[in-house]
Amino acid sequence: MSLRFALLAALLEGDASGYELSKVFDVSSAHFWSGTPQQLYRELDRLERDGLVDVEVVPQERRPTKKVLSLNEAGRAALRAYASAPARAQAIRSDLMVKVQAADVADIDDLLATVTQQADEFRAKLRLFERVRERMLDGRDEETYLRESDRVGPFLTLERGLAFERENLAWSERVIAVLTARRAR
Amino acid sequence: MSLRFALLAALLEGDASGYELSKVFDVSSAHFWSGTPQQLYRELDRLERDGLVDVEVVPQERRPTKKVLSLNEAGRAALRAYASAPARAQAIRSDLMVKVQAADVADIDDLLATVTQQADEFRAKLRLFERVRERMLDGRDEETYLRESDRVGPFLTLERGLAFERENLAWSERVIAVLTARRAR
DNA sequence: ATATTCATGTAACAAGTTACATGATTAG
DNA sequence: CTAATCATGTAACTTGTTACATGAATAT
Repeated sequence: MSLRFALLAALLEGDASGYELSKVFDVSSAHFWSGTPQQLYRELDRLERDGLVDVEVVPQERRPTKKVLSLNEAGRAALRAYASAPARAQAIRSDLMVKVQAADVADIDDLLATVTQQADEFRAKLRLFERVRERMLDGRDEETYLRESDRVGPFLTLERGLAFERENLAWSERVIAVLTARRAR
Repeated sequence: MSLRFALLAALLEGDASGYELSKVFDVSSAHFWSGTPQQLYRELDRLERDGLVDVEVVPQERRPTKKVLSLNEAGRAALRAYASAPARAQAIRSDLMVKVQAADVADIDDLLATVTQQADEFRAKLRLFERVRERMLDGRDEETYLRESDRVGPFLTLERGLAFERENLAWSERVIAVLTARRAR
């Protein structure tokens, strides 16, 4: 159910096509919710059907015609109601952690390769988020930004995303150190 | 697909009934994967059908009869293969973060109540994980434990769980501070 | 008395994934 | 010349959620 509101929340940042939204929600760049393009297109159809977004078909010169979505008053009201209602408990589901949980029966070299590769992804995501943060702050310091900006939501979630990737990276490096020491025994 | 291996990994810690596993995978106590009892029972049936676990029906005196599951050689081999294969990218999906992303259209008092309530849950989970950690270490320091224990997986994932809840809590408090300052304007 | 715990399950539904398709354009 | 990008979609499938049911035992 949250995908729908994640999409509406993304549209607060401005009108966007399904394709553009699919970039925002891509696993490799998402910082508060992710979904595949197929999931988005299905949900966007429903948002249109339910009258929560306005759709404008925009023909382009040397690109396929796109549908640009914008949040309308009904959508804004639905998002407001959702954001004001209690949150559900945070479900932890990490494929990498399941593998580490099973570290003691795994092939250590294979697992080390996996963790190393994931660490690279965490590093890339961290760098990406840091660049987005710089662009958001635009020279101002954090406190000035929070005082002056009319929107704090995207900044706050980005901070959480940054901390998450930093922890992922630090933990990966710890796992690598421990497994390497184990292998040596 | 990971639920299946999360269950097998949980069985590395010893035989367990579906009911006991449903406690381990409960959102409020899980630290690497979560699932509802209904999901587990369905998957446990499949694990049995696929011959990855042995099932012993244990009648009890003043309790309903239970099925105790144990990892067999086929299950151990399947888990080993899974743990040695590459991990899929970490998908971020947080209901709370979607709400904070939409903070600027939400009712601030309602959102503050939500974040405060979530902070309480993070605190409870943090305390729970800290107790589990103490029990695991059993007086030894971390390095001694990692050197002596025959299993490091559960300790490593617990460390990640602890860091995650610590970050959740710190971020919640930050969000509360920012939203409170906003409300005052 | 009432709620919670133990222990399992069925049924219906919603959400998420994977594979595939189209067809033009631009970057390496 | 091949791969990636733009832009959307269909179909089939797997996972995850919600609501409900059973029935005894114990805790408040």
